[in-house]
Amino acid sequence: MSTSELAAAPAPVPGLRIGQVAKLVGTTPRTIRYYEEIGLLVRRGGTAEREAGRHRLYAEEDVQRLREALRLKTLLGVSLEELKALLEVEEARGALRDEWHHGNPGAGRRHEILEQALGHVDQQLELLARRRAEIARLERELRAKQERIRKRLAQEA
Amino acid sequence: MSTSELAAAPAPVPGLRIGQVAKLVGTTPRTIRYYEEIGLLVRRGGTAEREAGRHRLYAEEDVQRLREALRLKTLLGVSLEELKALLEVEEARGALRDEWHHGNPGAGRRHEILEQALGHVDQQLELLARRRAEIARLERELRAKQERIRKRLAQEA
DNA sequence: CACCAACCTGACGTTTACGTAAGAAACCGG
DNA sequence: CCGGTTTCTTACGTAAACGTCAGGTTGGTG
Repeated sequence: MSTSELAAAPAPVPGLRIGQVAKLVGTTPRTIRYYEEIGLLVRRGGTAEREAGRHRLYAEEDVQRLREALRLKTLLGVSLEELKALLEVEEARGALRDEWHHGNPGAGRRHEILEQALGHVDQQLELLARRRAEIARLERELRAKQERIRKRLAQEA
Repeated sequence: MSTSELAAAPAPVPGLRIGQVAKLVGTTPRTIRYYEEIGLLVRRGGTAEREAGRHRLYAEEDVQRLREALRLKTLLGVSLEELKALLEVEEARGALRDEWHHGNPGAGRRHEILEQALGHVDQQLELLARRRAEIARLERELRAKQERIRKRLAQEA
């Protein structure tokens, strides 16, 4: 199952090394290794699972995942542990997709996993919405403050 | 200048102690003391500056300031050091107001400080706006994801 | 093939943001 | 004045999230 992909993508050469990835996403190699260490990122090493000692290799897809992760982290202000939980949902979706494309999905199970994924996404959206509302409120307050200062300045001149 | 306030507020009895304040804002006494320790909060102790050993006393105003601070911290995801910088702007505004109400503002200086305060508020607003935009974008992406899952589910039935 | 930068694997160090514990002093109700 | 709670100061402890250093390996280049 590794020699033929039956009319899929032409294997986009996973040529990025950890230093490059770090620069691309604006972090450090150490951080990436750390994330891998705590199980936040899946161990990568090219197509296969990498044998100890070899350089880690990443595909564009991996870079994108990492970017997403970092964004979630800073935007939601969650700990790496919580972030891990959030990402595991994504992983589940990924696993599902694999199961999906690779043949027999298992009718009932398919529905179940979809429902679950939907629930988690909903949950994430709720979190985001709440945070956005709080930010908006704070923004309004700041704008009011800004207005007051402006009026004072106008009265000055 | 302490016995008469010339027709000001009737001194709203600053009766809150640290434990009460902590509960009100949803944190712990230790945290409040720590914030004070690193110079993030001004030392309070009633009307005067408190002599060592006495219990700290806070007014409603202080509680409000602390709430603001905590909100800024979690919403902007800044470090306490950065938060301190943000709050020092507020302090400057407070100092200005004191100068203002207590008599001779100093015409030119007034303008200068106002301009500066305005600049800082603008800066904070920019920060918030940027963050809100990022959150909005992430939210859109998640919503798209949600849609995709929903469609899959619909195709199922 | 020789080289040198980039990477690897431990392992220990560091910073931030508090938690926790101890002994003493302050506050409040009776 | 007295006892029980709350707070004070000081100091050490800690979890999270990496930074940094050492000694060895890998991998692309001339």
